[in-house]
Amino acid sequence: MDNTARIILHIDMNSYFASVEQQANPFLRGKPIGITGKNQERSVVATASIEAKALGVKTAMSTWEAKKVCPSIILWPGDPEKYSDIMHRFNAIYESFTPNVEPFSVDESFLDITEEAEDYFGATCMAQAIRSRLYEELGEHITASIGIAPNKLMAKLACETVKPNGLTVVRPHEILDLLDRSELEDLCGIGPRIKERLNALGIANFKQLREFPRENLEREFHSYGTWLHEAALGRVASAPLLFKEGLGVVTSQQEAKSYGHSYTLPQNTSDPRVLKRYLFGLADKVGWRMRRDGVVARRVTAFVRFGDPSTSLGTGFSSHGEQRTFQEPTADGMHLFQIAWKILEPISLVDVRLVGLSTSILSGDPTQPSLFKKERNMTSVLSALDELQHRYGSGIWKRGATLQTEFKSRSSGFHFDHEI
DNA sequence: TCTGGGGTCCTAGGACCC
DNA sequence: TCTGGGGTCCTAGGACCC
Repeated sequence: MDNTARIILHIDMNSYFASVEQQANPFLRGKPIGITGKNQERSVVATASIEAKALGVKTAMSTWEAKKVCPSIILWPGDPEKYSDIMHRFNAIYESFTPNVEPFSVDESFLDITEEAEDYFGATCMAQAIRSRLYEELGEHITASIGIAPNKLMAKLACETVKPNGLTVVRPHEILDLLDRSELEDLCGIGPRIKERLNALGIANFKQLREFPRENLEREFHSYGTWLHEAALGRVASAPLLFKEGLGVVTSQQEAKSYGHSYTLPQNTSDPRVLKRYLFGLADKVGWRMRRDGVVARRVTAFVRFGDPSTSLGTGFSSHGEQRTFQEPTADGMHLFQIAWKILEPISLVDVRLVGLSTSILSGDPTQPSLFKKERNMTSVLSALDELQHRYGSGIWKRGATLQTEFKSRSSGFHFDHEI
């Protein structure tokens, strides 16, 4: 199939996290709500309901600011596992229409319906049918916006113009018009920094971007300049960043390239014991997900964010992170923690706000039993705990060392406060 | 009293090997 | 004895997405 003749759907759930909670809880329906992280006082609004958006609440606004803008807002802690489960349900619905489904994020997917729809009229009918199925199977409060265009980038941009709960079609000859009605930063791939640098070159819209000499763009942005030039023409033949495969959708299951968790502490701390405890908890969560997926890692990155009110000057928190690469891959929370702590320990851990850990350079776990008896026993304990976690959900067990209790140093098995 | 938490990809310099 | 180039790995940092 010729790439220029494709028909791509981009489906984006409206105020997704908030809609899921409103569907599940009638009390929240019709009200301004904001889905947040765990420590609400130090969190941001991950998703605002349609009602909250109407009252001025924006995504990524701090909860403090959201309450100021909208005193009646109901802040509600998010449940990422639930949102991920429901994502699988709506992707299953899409797959009943076409096998060519590419999940893009927890609430967005691309569908290539070139074969199934035949033309844009057929595509519009299919989009309506998909929305009916979503309504039937997920409920009336979880709605979607749909953009239809000849490639993924333009389908996504088209979708942005009809939020919430809209449907729009952009045919090949309408692409330049769509771009010229859009702002630079509406395009997926142009963020605040790129926009700023384009503005500095005298480029304020897509018409100017299109007419700017390609070589000059490439001198400034390297390969990204090529992409910007193509994007301004409505083409994405060789996109370096988000649309690596160009125009078509990628149906093969994308394997994760990294696993990470981070946590903003309830209060800033300079106490290494507190940081160790949280870091160990994060390492266990990461390790569990890796073992669940049957992968091991050869790199660990550990990072902290500092509270530093005196140096931030309103421009953000400073942070520090380092990585270590090693030869023996692992998915054991204890190992991950030990490596991460070796990274963080030498740093001056004063007034720390957030601690985080991630793993990368992943490969399949050969699941060969260890030669060493002690390690082999530990593997079987981990397997048993993993089985518990799989059956009863994350959080069913925790290491004694991660609990804030005076007995922690006596908990058997893990001599946490001693040499590691 | 004030910014979460999960990811992806690209660039560039240094070390090291052939 | 001097010097070049290619390839890979490692680390740090920056930009983007939701």
